[in-house]
Amino acid sequence: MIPMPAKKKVPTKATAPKSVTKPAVVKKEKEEDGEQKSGKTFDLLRGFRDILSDDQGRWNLIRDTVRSMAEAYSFDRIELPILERSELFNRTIGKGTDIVEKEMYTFTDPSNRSVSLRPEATASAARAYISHGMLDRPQPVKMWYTGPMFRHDRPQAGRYRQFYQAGFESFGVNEPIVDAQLIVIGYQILRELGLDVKVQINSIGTTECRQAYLAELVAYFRQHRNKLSDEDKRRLQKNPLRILDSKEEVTRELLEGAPQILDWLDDKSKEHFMKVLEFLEEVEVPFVLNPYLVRGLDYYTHTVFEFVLADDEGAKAQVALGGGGRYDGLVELLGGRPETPGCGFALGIERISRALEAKGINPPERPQPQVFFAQLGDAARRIGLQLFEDFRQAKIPVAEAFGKNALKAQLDVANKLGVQFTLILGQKEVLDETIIIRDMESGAQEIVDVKKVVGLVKKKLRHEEGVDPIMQSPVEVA
RNA sequence: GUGCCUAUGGUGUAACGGUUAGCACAUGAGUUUGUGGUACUCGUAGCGAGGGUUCGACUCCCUCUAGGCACCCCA
Repeated sequence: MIPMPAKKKVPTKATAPKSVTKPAVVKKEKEEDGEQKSGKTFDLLRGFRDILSDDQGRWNLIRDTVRSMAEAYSFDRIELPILERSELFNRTIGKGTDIVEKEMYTFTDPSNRSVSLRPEATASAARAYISHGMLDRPQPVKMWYTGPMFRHDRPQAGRYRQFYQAGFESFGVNEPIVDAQLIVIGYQILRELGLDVKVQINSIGTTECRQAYLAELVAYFRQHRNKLSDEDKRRLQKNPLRILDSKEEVTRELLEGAPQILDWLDDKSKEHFMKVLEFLEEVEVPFVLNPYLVRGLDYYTHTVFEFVLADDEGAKAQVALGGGGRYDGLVELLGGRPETPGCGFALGIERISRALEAKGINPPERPQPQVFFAQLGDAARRIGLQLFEDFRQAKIPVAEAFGKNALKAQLDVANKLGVQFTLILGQKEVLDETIIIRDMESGAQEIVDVKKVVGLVKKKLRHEEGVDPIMQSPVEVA
């Protein structure tokens, strides 16, 4: 960088002709362009945010846990595109759902095609299953993914327009044990993270028995139509299943006398569901049968479930940390082989991170350096640059403060960082090919051969810690 | 998408229809030459944006934007 002169006042040209109208015109044009005025900072789009290092420790923890669980259960990683044809989501999630109707980022791309930012990834996973002929692989085909999803919803705590999910999908097998295993995986991920969760579970059967049930449910509420709120009347019209999780007092009372979906399941569905529950009991996953649990996507069949914080259970506004279910019609709906079963779930990373934060779980983003490098003069900097590389290869993180020149200021930073050792390299040391190792706690210094410093520091660190903390591999990002 | 609440330097905050908008933390430079934790000095940096009411607005009103909460919905 070329050093810039300190702020200088630009001499005002007294003779400069005053132009009153011109700047105003320029400004106007800019505004019409929809650009932010120069000099103004850019605001984030509503519901979008930067995830800073404060959160990265938790995010890493979550991603690492997800990844190791995925590997332990032999799920294969899949990267799915963020943009898909709109039709993919319209067909699967359902045209009448809020997600498709008002929350999707849908636009026409330059080739005049309607595309959408994915609001979730299950549909994409099913699409991938079909388009790569995965039905010719041994079933089930198990995959997992993580990445951003987009929904134009009104932002709220734990709810953003760009949010991250980690999901697991299993295609090709309709055994209840598949459902159970997925639930176990989700449950164990959350548990391993230190969260006390319960599984809310229900079965909504096949499309056929659900239709029969819905007719009955609507008929029941029709009798009490005058007691219902406008909102619930609307639901009765549009999506009667949703009336089950109405928060309206009257409706909740009415629900007690309402027909229950479990009574309308056909024998096979019932048996499937009972087996899932039995498996869960067997592995001691705490679950609550919630006959009012329905989920917002049309493709679900049979088992549906959500992971809810246990201490949230009584709370009115309990947020699910994740949820999922079986979707036996999904592959067929997308033109794949008829009757291909599938089951999966997704976890909301922000919500989990929030829950961890509430519990005071906040691991550091990366191991804090125990060594600081202080430099004096250009010659020292040149050698220092190489030294950093030597330490890096020895897997010892080293901090610095290149913005400071005074040794005093550098030691100040070292102190604030809480490092154990500071390496001091000045002009004198450069000439002697030595370097000073300063023990920050005792203040003791020794002058050592610069060529041996890496080994010496390594030894010292080992000695201090007993175990070797620096050999830990850096935290992997999923 | 609906309703309610909120908005002051990077962070947390104070005040007032008229003051150089105060404080703390953080940050930068320094308290003589190459040695940290304390102390001191000085500096950088703010009324979310745009309109109105008013002699005068950070303060009152409106709109927008953003955040929070509830609803809707959902991860």
